[in-house]
Amino acid sequence: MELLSLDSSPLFVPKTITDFLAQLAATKDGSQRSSELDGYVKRLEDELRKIEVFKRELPLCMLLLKDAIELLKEEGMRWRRMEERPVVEVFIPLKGNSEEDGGVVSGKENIDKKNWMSSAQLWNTSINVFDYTKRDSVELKLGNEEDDRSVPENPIEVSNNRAVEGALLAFRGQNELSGFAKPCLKEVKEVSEVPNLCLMTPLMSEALAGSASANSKTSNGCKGSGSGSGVAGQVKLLNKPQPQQQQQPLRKPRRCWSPELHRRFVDALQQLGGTEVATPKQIRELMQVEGLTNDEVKSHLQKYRLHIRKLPPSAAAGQGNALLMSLDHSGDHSKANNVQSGSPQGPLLAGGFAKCRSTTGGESGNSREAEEDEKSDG
DNA sequence: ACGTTAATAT
DNA sequence: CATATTAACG
Repeated sequence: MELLSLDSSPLFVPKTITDFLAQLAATKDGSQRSSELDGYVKRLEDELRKIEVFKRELPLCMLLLKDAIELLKEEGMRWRRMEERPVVEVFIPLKGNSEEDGGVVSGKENIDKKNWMSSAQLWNTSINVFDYTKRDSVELKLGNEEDDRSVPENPIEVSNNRAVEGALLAFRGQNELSGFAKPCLKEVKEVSEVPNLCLMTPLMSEALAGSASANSKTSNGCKGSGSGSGVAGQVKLLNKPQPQQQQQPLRKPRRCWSPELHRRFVDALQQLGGTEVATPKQIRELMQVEGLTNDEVKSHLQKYRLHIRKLPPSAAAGQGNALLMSLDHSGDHSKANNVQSGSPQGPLLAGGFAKCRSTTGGESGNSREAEEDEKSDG
């Protein structure tokens, strides 16, 4: 009785579609029915909008919601058609018990109606959160086979997709790690065994920020650095909601050197005979990470060199002297010749340098594990 | 192409 | 401050 109407509007109790339809069927008043339906659809649409950002991670949710919305819409049409037997006037507003104006109905109700009438298309068209996807696809054409986007089961190839994939892992990966390589996805290993070099780009967070309704705290996967960024971001948003938009050229998402990626880098480095003799191009080719550019490697190498020159004492203590090696490289520029013969120091240093994971010195006393362990990275 | 440096962004 | 990217110079 009254209970029904009471519980439906003031405090919303989620119902299954079935229950809702049953309730709807029990509702005699046409206008009330339509408003209930309207409300329900609205909620669905709201939620759909909320998870739009995560549509890659929650494809099924998206599907279900869309499905439900469409179903309800059809149901609404059916009711309406049923109610207005005289089929002639198609545009009669459903609420028209009182019928303000026939033709030019102006008012929220009309708008509402239009709204739920066209809800389904709204989702497909009007949601433009993903301007980025365009960019993705543009950049993706480097190594793309089909589009992986539709296959969330196996989202993490190697690093084919510059942007999107890391989202799943974005939520756990923000710990400060000592030194150089702050891994984007620190605990990837635990999460999935797939060697995962995906770039956790700020795209995700940008998308989040862009979609207004986002919770804003998830932050990016690379380094949340929790405190500052979120606030700053919000402030920025408040100050200038719109101004920048597309600017000139959209910036390339910054490469995040995940532990895996860095490990490859180091491996390549050691195969090439050390930091000082390895050249960006060679490194990049050895790493076999598609999408990786010379410049990125170069930049990384630069930083790498700086760091190992800065704090060699600890690493050099054990064995020979990485310093010597790096210093006496004056004469011999034998580049891609041998790996082991000359100096294992480079690798050693390298190992120490990027002791991101594996809890430094846990099981593997060997700083350099398998050399030719170039795994199957397709 | 390679190594640096500086400017800039995150 | 640390990390990344980019442009520019040698």
